[in-house]
Amino acid sequence: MAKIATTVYEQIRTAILTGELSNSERLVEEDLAVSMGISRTPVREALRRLAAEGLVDVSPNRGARVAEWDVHDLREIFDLRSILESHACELATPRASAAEIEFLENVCFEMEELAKTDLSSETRLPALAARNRIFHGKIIEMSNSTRLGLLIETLIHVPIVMQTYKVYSPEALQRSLHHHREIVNAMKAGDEVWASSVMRAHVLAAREEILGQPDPE
Amino acid sequence: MAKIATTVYEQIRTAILTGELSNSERLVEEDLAVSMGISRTPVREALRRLAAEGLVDVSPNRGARVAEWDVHDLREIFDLRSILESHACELATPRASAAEIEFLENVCFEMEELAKTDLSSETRLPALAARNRIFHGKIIEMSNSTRLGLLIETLIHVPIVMQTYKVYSPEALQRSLHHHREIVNAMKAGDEVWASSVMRAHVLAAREEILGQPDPE
DNA sequence: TCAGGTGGACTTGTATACCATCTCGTACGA
DNA sequence: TCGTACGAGATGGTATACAAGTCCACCTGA
Repeated sequence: MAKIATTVYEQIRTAILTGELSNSERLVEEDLAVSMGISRTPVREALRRLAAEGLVDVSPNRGARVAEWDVHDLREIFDLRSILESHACELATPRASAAEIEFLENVCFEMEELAKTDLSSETRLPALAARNRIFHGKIIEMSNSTRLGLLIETLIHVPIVMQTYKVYSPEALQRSLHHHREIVNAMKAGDEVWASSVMRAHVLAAREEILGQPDPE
Repeated sequence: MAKIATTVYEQIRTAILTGELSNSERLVEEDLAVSMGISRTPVREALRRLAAEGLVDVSPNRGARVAEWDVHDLREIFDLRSILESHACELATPRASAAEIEFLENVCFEMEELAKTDLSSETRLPALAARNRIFHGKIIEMSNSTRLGLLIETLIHVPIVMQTYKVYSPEALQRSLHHHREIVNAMKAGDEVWASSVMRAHVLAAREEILGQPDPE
């Protein structure tokens, strides 16, 4: 049997990421357990893991709640992503094989084709978002730094970051796809400064698209 | 009573960090529980928390072991620290108050005095290491980015990183202290580029001091 | 009427018992 | 002699029972 705790973890996680569980909603161990037909023990373990990732807040003897994020949190996340993902580009560029470059080019092509189609956003946006994750994930994998990957992973799982494309204007989407192409071109040229600079711009542009102008503090 | 699980967590954690538990040593839940006179439940929770932080490795049905790190891991950690801590400097510089600058200068002074003394290393090195952590921690706190702090925290707890000064030569120690002074001076001057550059150099110098020349891969 | 205390319901934290699974050794057969 | 299969012992995972802490509402007394 696959570990129940892991299953529970994934269920709650996706429930949070899809917005099924609203912000700061209470997560009572007993309720979750009976609703899934299991005991509290695996639920506890799942909640602890989610707490370690920052997806839920737990107070001693007071239970767990869905964590909430404000604009300041999101700004922090995008800033850090811009630094870490551009570093991943820097590491990946000198290591990139021809096959890996080709893989990235394929993803670019698929996304460009998707962007041209006129499908309803219900099917187009998830497909774009999925390939976007593949693109970024591949570069992180190519960087060959497990810890860098782990750090970025802990930053990504905030809902709004996962669903970036939902709020993109057509122009922003085009710019994003051009960035992807440019990153691959820079990697093909073996220019890690170029590649990492584009990646940094890419993430920072996403930040502004989502958050608007920098908050005056 | 303070949560038993937390107590257990801290005990195991310090045991690992001080080297009391040797590398890849098995951590049997039952043994730990009876040796502390408690049940397995809080031990389990403590081990999961440590696993989430990367201090122990758990394999399904095979138990938990103290995690081990090789040179490549340490290189990754110092590289990431150099990036993240320099970013902390960049954020902290424009926010630094006069009181905070003075606090950092005090820490510098204390470390310089400690370095002059002839105390046995048993008392001098821990005192230096403690103040070093305070210095770096203060700058991270000043950066006002909780997530940045969390990311750095997850990188720090590898024993050898904690005990940096143990392997320092007198020259390296002097250079390290000079770096600290220079960082504070740069922050006082409000020059975040200068400050972050020194911090980056500071961490990378530590990397080379500890790991020697870059591995040829 | 309001302040403070008290009781109870609810929830988390801990202990224990039970079950599933893995590991490793031994014996049997090819 | 080597390989495989079976089984005993140990270990991790799950469920349930119980203890302890928190929060809220109600009640009492000034």
